[in-house]
Amino acid sequence: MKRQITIEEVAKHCGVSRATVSRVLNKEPRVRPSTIAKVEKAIQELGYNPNIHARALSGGSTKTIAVLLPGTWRDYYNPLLKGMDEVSARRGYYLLIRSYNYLSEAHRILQEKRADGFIIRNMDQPEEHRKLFRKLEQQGIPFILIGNPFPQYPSIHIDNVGGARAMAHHFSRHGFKQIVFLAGPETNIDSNDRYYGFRLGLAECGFDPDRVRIFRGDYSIESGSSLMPEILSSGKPEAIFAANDRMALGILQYCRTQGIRIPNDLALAGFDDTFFSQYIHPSLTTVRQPILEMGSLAMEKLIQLIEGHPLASPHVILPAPLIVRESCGCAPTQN
Amino acid sequence: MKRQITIEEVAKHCGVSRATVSRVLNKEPRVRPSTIAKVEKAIQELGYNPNIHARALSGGSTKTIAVLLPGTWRDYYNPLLKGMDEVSARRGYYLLIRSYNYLSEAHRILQEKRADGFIIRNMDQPEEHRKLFRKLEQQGIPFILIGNPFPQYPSIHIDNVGGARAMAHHFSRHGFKQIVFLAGPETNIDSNDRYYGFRLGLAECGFDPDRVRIFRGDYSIESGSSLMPEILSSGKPEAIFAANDRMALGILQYCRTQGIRIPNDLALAGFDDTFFSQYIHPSLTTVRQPILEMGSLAMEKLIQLIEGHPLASPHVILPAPLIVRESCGCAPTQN
DNA sequence: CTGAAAGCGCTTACAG
DNA sequence: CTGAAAGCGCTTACAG
Repeated sequence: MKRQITIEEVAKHCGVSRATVSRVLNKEPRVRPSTIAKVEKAIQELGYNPNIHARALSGGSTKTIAVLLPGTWRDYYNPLLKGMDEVSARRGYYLLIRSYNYLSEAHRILQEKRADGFIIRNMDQPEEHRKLFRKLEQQGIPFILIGNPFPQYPSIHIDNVGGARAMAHHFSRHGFKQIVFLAGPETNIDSNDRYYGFRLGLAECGFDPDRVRIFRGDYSIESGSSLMPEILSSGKPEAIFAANDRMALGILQYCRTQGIRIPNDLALAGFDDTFFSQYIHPSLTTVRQPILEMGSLAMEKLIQLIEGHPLASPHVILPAPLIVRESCGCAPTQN
Repeated sequence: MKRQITIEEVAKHCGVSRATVSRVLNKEPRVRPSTIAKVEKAIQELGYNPNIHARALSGGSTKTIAVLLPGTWRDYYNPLLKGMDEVSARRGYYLLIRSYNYLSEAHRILQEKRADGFIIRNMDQPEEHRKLFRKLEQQGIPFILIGNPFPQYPSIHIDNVGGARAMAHHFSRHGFKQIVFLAGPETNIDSNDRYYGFRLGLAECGFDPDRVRIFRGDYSIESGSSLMPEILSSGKPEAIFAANDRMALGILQYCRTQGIRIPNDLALAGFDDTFFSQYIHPSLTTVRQPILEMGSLAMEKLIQLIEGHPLASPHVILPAPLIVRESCGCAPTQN
């Protein structure tokens, strides 16, 4: 068990006090340049790194960001974490992640003083979340929401309405009349926004949105497949817009087993542009969520808050572009 | 900024000393049961959580595990992290993850005393890794490797040889004679082990392994597609075994554009059983990596080490079962 | 611009 | 079985 190099040794090594080393470490303004140089040299030579716990205990920062990801691990956590990892590493922060039991764990992380700030992918249980947010606010710990925005707290989300609206315009150019919207869970704000945007876009093109038939899945691949008999028996649709790519994939699977050709017999579109969407056959027309960018932006905004700079615009809405591929009946294109 | 409840207040609340509260907290043996009850009641009532930094600074544990994931974020990090998250949460540990610049960051995490132990997904750069391992060893910080094993350090990996061997047996049952193995990067131990196991299995079935033609990709989807012209022009194969599913997917994409029907004109198999493998068409025959289990096992073993219990078997090899689907020419089956 | 000293909230020998 | 006290390695008023 090798002993750690401490601030004391650095101080001795270059003939200053611990206080001065600490000031250099924290880039405080009132230190003489020559002293800074001396101290930095000693830090280099000794290979010193401050003990994070001593720093945190005496009122300094932990240089740790807690990331809370609800429920099941989803595919998109991957690019989301990648974005956060890169930005945090470059800014000298570490990532503490938790998914399992994330709400109660959040309280513990807070009490144990483990993080300088939180990034929270919030979904259901708005009341439980609100409690947490209030507590964070009281303790002066900054946080950023990803997903469902609360008007009073900073957030990053995507333009669900705009993306679905663009899909409606695209459907309209195809001239589809018999249209089905396959929604996600009833309480899911994303799904509701997509439905809203879809209707909006259709109306703009002179199509009565009430003619869209709506069915409700649960975002799973399974629910896409299993709802198909019901959807088909309600009248043959020309086109289905699923509120996410997974359900669209389920539909595709079902159609394959039934000999229904996509896009010839039925046009199909999803939402998300998940990893697999460009690789399935036919490739899926969808709306892209810029997940990685959400991750890096959330991290950047949070660090900005932690370091004392207020946000110019507390709510960032990222564009969600339409990605046209084969499943809607358009010609195959590259990516 | 609400003040934190400290051990002092808990001690006062139930009329004992800080030392005693600390002992209850750390489940030390020599405390009277009635005292334990009293202290625990106080902890409950006050909603006390120990300040992790004070604990760590005074020689206690950080209850944090550092997870190092090399290079690019891969699909399988998702189930891997899920497994780690669940186990660590249940055992009261937190996860510090880092991918970007993970080797130098590892040294910093160590110096800053951020973690009680490390889980390292090691791949290339064995010498750089060895340095890190030695340093960890010197400081008495336990760690577990996932992937390439070093004989002297505990590790979790999968039975690449056995999985590929089972695939060879399956190919042999199909009676394939013109066989191609599409390898991964030259330095990749997984790929080499799979090649070794494949040859072994073929030999066991009386097929001369030297008749297998080998090509080398880089594990990317792209490399699967782009190598196909070369593979095909070298003599028409009956079956291709790709060292991972992504390259198999690339092959599939290429064949689709060229009108080569899988499995009718060409049989195909991969390795990994990634998320998409069961959903592409035809569904992919492959070997499953039990990733989630690797994550949870690694975490369990590491916590065991941290808490002072030596491992009975330092090297765990998880089985990698053959998953037969459509792409090899077998009848479609459920998952 | 710099130093001496108090203090952050725990754990852990040392006594008893 | 329990307590008084030292100490972990930093930061931060307070002086100068």
